[in-house]
Amino acid sequence: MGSTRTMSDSSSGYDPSAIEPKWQAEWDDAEVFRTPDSAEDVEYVLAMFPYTSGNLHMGHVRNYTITDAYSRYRRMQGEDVLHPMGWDSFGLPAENAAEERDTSPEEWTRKCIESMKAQMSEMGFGYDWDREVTTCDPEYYRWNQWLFKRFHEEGLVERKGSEVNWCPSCETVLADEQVEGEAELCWRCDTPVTQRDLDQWFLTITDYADELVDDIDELAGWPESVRAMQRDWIGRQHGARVPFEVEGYGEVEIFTTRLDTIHGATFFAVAPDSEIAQDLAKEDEDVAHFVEEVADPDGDEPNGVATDLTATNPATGEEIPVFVADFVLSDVGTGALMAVPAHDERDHAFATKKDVPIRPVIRPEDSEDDQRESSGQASGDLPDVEETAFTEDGVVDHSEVPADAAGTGGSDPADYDGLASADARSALEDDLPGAGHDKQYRLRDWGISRQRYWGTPIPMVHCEECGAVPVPDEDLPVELPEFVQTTGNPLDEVDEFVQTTCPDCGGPAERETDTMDTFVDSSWYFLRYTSPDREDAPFDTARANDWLPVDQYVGGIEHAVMHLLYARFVTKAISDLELLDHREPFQNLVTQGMVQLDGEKMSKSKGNVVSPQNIVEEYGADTARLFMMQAARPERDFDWKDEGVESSHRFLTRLYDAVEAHVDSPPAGEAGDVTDYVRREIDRVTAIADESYEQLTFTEALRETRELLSLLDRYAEATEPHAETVEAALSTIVRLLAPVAPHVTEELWSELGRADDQRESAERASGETASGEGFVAEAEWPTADGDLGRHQLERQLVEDTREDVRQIVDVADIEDPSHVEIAVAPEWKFEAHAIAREFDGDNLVGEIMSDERFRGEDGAPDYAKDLQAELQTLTETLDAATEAEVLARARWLIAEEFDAEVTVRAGEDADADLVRKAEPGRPAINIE
RNA sequence: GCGAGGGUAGCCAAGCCUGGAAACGGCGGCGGACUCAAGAUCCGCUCCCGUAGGGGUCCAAGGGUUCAAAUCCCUUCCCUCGCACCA
Repeated sequence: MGSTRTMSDSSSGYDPSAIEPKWQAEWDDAEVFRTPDSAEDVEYVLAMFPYTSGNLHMGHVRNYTITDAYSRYRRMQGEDVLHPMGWDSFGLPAENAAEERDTSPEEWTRKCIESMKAQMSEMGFGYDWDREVTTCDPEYYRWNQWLFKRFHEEGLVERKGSEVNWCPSCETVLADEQVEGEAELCWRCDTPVTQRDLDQWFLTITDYADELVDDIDELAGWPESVRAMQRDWIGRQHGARVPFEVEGYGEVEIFTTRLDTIHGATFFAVAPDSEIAQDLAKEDEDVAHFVEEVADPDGDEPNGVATDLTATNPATGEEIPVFVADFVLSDVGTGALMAVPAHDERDHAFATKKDVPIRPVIRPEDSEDDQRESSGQASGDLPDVEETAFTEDGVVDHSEVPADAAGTGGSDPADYDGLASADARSALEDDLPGAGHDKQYRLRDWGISRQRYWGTPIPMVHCEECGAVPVPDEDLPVELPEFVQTTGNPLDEVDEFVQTTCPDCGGPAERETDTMDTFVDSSWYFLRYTSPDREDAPFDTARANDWLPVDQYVGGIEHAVMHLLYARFVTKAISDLELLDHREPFQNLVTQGMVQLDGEKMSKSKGNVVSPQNIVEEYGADTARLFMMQAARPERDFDWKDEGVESSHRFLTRLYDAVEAHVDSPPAGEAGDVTDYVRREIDRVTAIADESYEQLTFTEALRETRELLSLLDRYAEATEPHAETVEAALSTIVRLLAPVAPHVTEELWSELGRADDQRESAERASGETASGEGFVAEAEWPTADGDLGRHQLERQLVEDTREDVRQIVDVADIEDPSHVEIAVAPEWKFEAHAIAREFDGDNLVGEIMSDERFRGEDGAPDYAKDLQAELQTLTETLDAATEAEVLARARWLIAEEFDAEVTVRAGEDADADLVRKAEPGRPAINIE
């Protein structure tokens, strides 16, 4: 930050460093943010809890300001709000830090929590700290273990030996979700991931794959991008499973999504690590060479080798060659596939390379638009697949399937001719022997074993006699032993931990030394907040049923797949344990955008980090919060700008000074037109601000409070203001701003209260909420008189009229206007306008002129013709009397601006020549 | 390649769902008020033309629907993110 502190006017008494700690302590003492267990139907507002790195960065501050502002808003509306916070406190970085600093992960983590908690308090975030949840506490992680056991009982836990992702730097395995990009880098440390074969514990999330993908449709409160990412990740595909007879190997099943193309399947392929390929490699040198030397599953080119085998295409009865090919992956589908070069790009490339026949069996769908287009192929013909495959759905056409291929496969290929692809698929599924509908998923089971110390011990014991045996519930939690420095997994080094007895047979046994992926911790923490102290259950079912789902969840997009998918899965699994009625944890989700500097992500390595602590010291937490909420709506990225921060700070200073000045020496003016205008404006601002908070956008609300404060300046310039009106305006601004800038508004609220007390209560406008009663954090949210649409019409009329006056003065080059006369259109024009808006016949002029209300009016036929011409474009207007009132209230604005006398007349009272030009929404103007 | 989200005046950015104002707001720029002056604050202007509120052109490009399009539909181009030899 700059070294010159010119921001705060030295004459201002606004001193965040004094105000902010004071109110933080007051809130604390008064337990403003506590949510009693007895609260019903709470509004659950939640930010993703932080990993305990020791420092809040700007991303955190933004995230937590959003939920804090929203929950404060809800609280002011009288809702019971649950806004808890906790610590995602297990994980490898704590072990690394412990190593570097010669301490233990536990000690390090506790320090981090302490420091982050202090930083959160400094920011003024209002959390119910009675509900704090810390995942590295045995009181928390025992429930990870307990849930693991319940899942185990339900068959949701498996121990599988498998090839797993291994990060050599973190010395642990990673879930598929934690390996990023084509380069396969560790999500934490960007080290290239290698493969290892290990026995691992898995949660069978795939059991819920269908429900997880189907329920995405119901998550209407989630961003489309996150929903799409989850769908992609689960990657469900509908298709068919079909057995092919392979000589010597019996039936080998393939999976295909394009069963309609089966008559064009001209070869068969198996993965290099398939049983068949491994088997053949023993005999066949070519195959062995390919499998050992050539096969490159990561390469771009499809490679393969012919075998001596053939497979029988069950649709045509043909014998087709079998290849071992590296583009066939053993963990996708069944690890074997039928290849249709005519209708699949990759199969086409391979067939061309290996000189396998390419036979089209699908033609483009007949459609009038298509007739001559689509690369010159007339519809009704099979596509030219010499150069490239035709991969779209179309219509089955078996005219090129050799006649002699038919017969052995059962039905006649011609039977399917003319069917649309989708229909052919279901028909073939029914007809082909052994075939059936099948689904495939990209989603794999969730490997949760980590060979690290700082995590939840997996509550299993390995007994030579009994195998893997769960630790009995009464022995939970299995607590972590003291940390030892070592390479590899520290738990393996602690004999007292490892050596145990088998719960089943009592014989010697060894504890499982793997700990759980930390995503297990965060997959249910939002449930624990409902009853963090329960010692007999992970959470209180009745309360969780009442309080869940989370109404508004806010966090980073980086959790779009992992955390959010795991949490959804665990919620469903817990629901099936009958511990919870809900099956989805988060109703509305906002993924907040990044805080950037010059369009770049802030990062330590780039050295472009703006530290929240510095900003708080320099400007105060309120300024930082206000700037962030004002700069952009939550889901968008935005640039950190010093100018913007300063501008926010100046605004708070001005507001502070305005309130102080008002309280010290209230103005003594009487109410009048100007006052009426200001009063109306208070309602308008309130209506707009409320909408903005409701939509969680904030920006409009904050802008309106700025404008209202400016208006008070103009008010004071125009006339001696009416004290209560000024106070109402200030009270409104303070309350509308309170969710975002809670400290300064708290201070000002109590100042306004002081002013209120000085006055006789009888003087107070009736129905007005008294300022300064209690905390602004608990004050009543302002409500607007009149609906938003009406307010906007009024504001529009004033803006348009002022604009017109300016234009006339400018265009007509009027030197020094002395008198501005404004004439509202006469009553009858408003009536005619209203008729026209409703009118749906042909002859509006006739309709109007036959109405005797208009017959005698000056200019009625012309106006009727005008209306007829604009018939379609007429929008709602105010009525004549309201228009006159609104303009009368706004008169002073024009008078101030041009230093001229301004009169506003109803149409009936104004000069006839002038009034002729007036229309509803557009008064006539004469300037002299 | 597939999927999602975008492209709005010098810059940032609202509006688009629910069609009807040259298009909110901020920054920057210009002019004015206040001031000894600077800063802060306030007012106005900031696509082009215009001596009474007018006219022209405009929301990536092109087409379409409509009385009317930044807004709805189609095509193309560009950007960002996610997935990707997935059968």
